[in-house]
Amino acid sequence: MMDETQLYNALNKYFGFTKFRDGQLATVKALLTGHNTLAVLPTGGGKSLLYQLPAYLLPGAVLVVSPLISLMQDQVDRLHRNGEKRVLMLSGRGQGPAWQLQLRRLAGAKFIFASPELLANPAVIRALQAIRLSLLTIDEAHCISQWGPDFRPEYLLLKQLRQQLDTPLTLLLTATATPRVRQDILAKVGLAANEVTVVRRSVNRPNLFLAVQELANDGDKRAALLKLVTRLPGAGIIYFASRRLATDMAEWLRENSSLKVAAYHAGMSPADRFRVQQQFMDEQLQLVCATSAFGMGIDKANIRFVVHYHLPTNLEGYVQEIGRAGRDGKQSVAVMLYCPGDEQLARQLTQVDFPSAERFNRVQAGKLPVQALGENYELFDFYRQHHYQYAQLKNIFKQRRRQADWQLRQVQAYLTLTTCRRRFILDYFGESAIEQTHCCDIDEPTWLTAPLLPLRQAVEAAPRPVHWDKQLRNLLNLA
DNA sequence: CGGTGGGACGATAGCGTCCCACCGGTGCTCTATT
Repeated sequence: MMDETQLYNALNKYFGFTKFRDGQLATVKALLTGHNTLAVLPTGGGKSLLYQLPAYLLPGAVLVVSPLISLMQDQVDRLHRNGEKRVLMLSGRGQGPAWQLQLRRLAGAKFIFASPELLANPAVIRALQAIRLSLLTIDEAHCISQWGPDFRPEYLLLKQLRQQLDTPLTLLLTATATPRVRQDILAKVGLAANEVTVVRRSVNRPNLFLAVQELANDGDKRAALLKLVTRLPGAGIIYFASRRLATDMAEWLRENSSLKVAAYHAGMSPADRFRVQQQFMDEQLQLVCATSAFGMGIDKANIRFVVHYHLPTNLEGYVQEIGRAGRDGKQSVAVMLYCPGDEQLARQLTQVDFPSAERFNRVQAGKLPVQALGENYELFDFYRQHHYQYAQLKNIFKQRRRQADWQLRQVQAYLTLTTCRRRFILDYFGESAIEQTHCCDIDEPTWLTAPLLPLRQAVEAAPRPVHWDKQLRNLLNLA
């Protein structure tokens, strides 16, 4: 085992840093002494170093499992920029002969990136069995617990994969996980609690002010949103639970303010999505009206506020979404807008995934086609292919329904709190309360009128709205 | 799942009832042919 001095030397040699950030040293030490590790560390805390430094100090390759191609691409680019050439990204875009070539190149790779879906491919598994693997890293590990059972079932095969790869040393990375989710991640990877070292830092973001505004109806909610985004300075994200509304509201905000606004959701072309993300990063856009598709991998330091126009379906997701504000450590705000009836949409979204027992029985009896199980019948097919019986399946779906229901009730409880919101969230994540200033609207109800943040108008020289038609008419000398 | 909006129909003038279609988020894959 190397001592700390050697670790600092390695840190300097491979990354040019002289200090570890909070949680990094503990994680790397645990791994290098052969302990499987679950690292729950805030985003922006330098998570890639947690597998990259061990990769350089261990003999074999590191396999990184990632939920999004864009995240993998990002990591690959960074490694390349750092001068590392032994990087291989296995992705479905390789075709025919290129595939075989990629698999043959595995032996020369230090860093291998792949999606869970690809890692379910027998040819890929065989190729991985043939090389020396020193570390299995699962990035955004909460996806195993949440996306896996919901719509990406191949996540549930990672447990099997780990066995097939002869149980390599394993690193699980995530930014937010409740005690329940942490337990579930381990169970789904097939690790017992005593086989894992947990390195965990608080999810609390002291510079993030928490607020809820209850409005009587949708018109009032729009007005409240407009007031918020024209007052709060800097860049912001507004989350919606529907693509159509995200698009419509982006247009409405453009018409009713001088702000630069764009929509973002998974129904847009990859090119448009990329462009919006880039423009937001480059300060060419002030607001993004987005669905939950926007966020993972967005590493913009100076987002000043996150507004939820609709309820999130659970607080895990909420904390991740608001955690995108204030990465630079400066005062930022998270506001949830609510009007009666809003919980309907959230409830519907969670329930489509998990058909009721009654519906299930009708499908089983052949009275309804498999497709009647919803958009999600692919999930159903997956379970069937993996020899699950109807009874087991019904049970899995029933449990997930109950869990989703409970999670939404916690969101509703958060909305209607009369006690500190931060305390509620920290309690949800299994942490104890923290006393701090600029905490939430319960302690500081005047936050918007006695502003917590400088007003947008005071910060930005208000750009005049451009009326192209008028300018054009002037130019052409038309009346 | 469960709510909403529109069209058809019926019975007898201004409208009630029923039914059906539609909607609502997150992403991977290498499927085939022109």
